Amino acid sequence: MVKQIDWHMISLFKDLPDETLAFALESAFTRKVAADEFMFFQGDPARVSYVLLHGYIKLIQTTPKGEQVIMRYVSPGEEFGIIAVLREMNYPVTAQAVMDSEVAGWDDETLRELMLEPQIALNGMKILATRVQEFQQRTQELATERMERRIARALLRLAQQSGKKVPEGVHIDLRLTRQDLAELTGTSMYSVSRTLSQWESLGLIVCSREQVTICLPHELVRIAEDLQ
Amino acid sequence: MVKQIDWHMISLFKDLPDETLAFALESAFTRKVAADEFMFFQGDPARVSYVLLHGYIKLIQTTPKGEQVIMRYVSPGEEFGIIAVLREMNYPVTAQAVMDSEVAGWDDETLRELMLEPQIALNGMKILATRVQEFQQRTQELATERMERRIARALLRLAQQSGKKVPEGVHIDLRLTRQDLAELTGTSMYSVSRTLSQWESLGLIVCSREQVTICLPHELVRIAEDLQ
DNA sequence: CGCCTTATTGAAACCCCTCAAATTCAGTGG
DNA sequence: CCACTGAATTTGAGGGGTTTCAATAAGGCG
Repeated sequence: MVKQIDWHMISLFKDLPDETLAFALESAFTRKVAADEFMFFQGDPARVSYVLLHGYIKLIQTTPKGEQVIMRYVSPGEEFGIIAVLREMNYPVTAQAVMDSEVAGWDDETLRELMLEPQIALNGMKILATRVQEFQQRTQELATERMERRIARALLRLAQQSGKKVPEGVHIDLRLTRQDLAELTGTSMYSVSRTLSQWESLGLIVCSREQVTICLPHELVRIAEDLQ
Repeated sequence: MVKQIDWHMISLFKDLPDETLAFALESAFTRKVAADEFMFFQGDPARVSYVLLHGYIKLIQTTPKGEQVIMRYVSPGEEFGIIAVLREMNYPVTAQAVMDSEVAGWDDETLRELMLEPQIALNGMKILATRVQEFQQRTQELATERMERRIARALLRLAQQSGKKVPEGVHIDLRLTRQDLAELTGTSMYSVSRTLSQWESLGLIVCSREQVTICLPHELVRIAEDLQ
C-alpha cells in the first residue's frame, strides 16, 4: 500500500473508479533506489513492472558488440517494464537510477489482473501508442538527420522533461555526460563534446561536467528544425 | 459485414467471444485498394483504422525536407492506423498499397467501442507492445550499425514477412525498389545498389528491377549478426 | 520502338568516427 | 590543505564509410 503520492498524475491510472484505484494501490509494493543503482538488467526475466514515483530512471540497451543505446529517460509518473511483462519475455533493457528514486511495482500476475480493468487497459494503450510514435519520430531522425540536429532535439526534449528554470536559462536536472548524450542520439562522445563546445561559444548553452543549461532555447529550436 | 476471411488470423481479434467477434465484423466495412493507390495521407485527420485482409500496405513518413522514411510494411492480418485514431490526431504517415489489397475499416467511434472489450484491448496492448519493441530494435540498429548490416537485416525481415520459396531461394514477394530499401534502412539508394550488386556477385542474392531473391540466407544472417 | 522509371558505377566531397594526448574536474585520503 | 587518482572532457589529426553528383545503362510499358 502506497501513500503520499498524487495517483491521478500517473497516466496509467487516470480516470479510474475509486475502487479500482484502491485495488491497484493495495496490490503495489514500493522500493527506493539509490542513484546509479541498477533495478534490473537486460536479459532478466521480466516479472515486475514499475511506475516511477520520483527521481529519474535510465533505460539502456546494450548491443552484442557492447555499445550502449539509451532508449528512454523515465520521468516521474511514467511506467516502465510493462511491455516486457505483458509479452512474457526478458527485459530488453537495463534500468538504472540516475538519481535517488522511488518506484511502485506490480508482479506479472497482478499486472495482468489490472489490465482486465477497461480503463487501465485503455490508458495502457494510449501510453503505448504515444511511445510508438516517439520511437517512430526517433527512427526518422536517425535515418535522415545530421548529428548536430539530433543532439539539439535531444537537449530540447530533456529540457522539457526535466528542465528547471535558473537565472541563465533552463537547466537539465540530470547527471548527463557527453557519453549519455551520444548514446541517446546515435553519435560519439567526441562529436557531442565538439558540438556542445561550439554551442557554448555561441552562447546557446552553458555546460559543465555532467550538466547542461540551455540559455537560448529558441536558437536550439532553430538548429533542431532547420528553420531559416 | 465481412466474410470469407479467417478472422482468427487477425491478431487484434484473437480469442474473442463469438458475440464480440460478430459485433466487430458487423461494424466493419471493407474496401479494395489498387496497387500504388494511397489510402490516406500524412496529416489527414485520423478517423478510420484498418486491418489488412490481403495484399500489402506501405506506411511512409515524409520529413519537412521531403525525404521519406518507410515506417512499416503491413502484412495481412495486421492493423494500421489504430494509433492515430486512439490518440485523436492526424495520421503521422501516408499509407500506400504496394499491390492490390483489401482492408476492413472501423471509424473512430466504433473503434473506441471495440476497445472497451477487455480481450480486444488486451490484444491491442500486446500488438502495440510488440511494435514498440520493433522500433526500439530499429533505433538501436540505426544508432550503432553500419549500412550494410542494416540492409541485410531489412532483407531478412522482409523475407520472413512476405518471402515465397522459389527454386533459387526465398523471393521477397513485393515490388521493392532500391529506393524503398534505402528509405527502410536510413541510407541512400546508391549505397543499397552497390551493396546488392556486391552480394549478387557473391551469390548471396539474385536481384532484378524491384525484385530481390535471397539465395544464401545463412550468409546474410552472418552479415546481419556479424558472426565470425 | 521510344519513353520514363529504375538501377549502376565512378569520382569527389564530406561528415563523422577513431585514436591519441592533454586537460579539467570532483572526490579521497594523507 | 593539497597532492593524488580516476573519470569526464576537450581538441587535433587522420582516416573510413557514405553521400552526393554525374553520367550511363537497363527494363518495362504504352
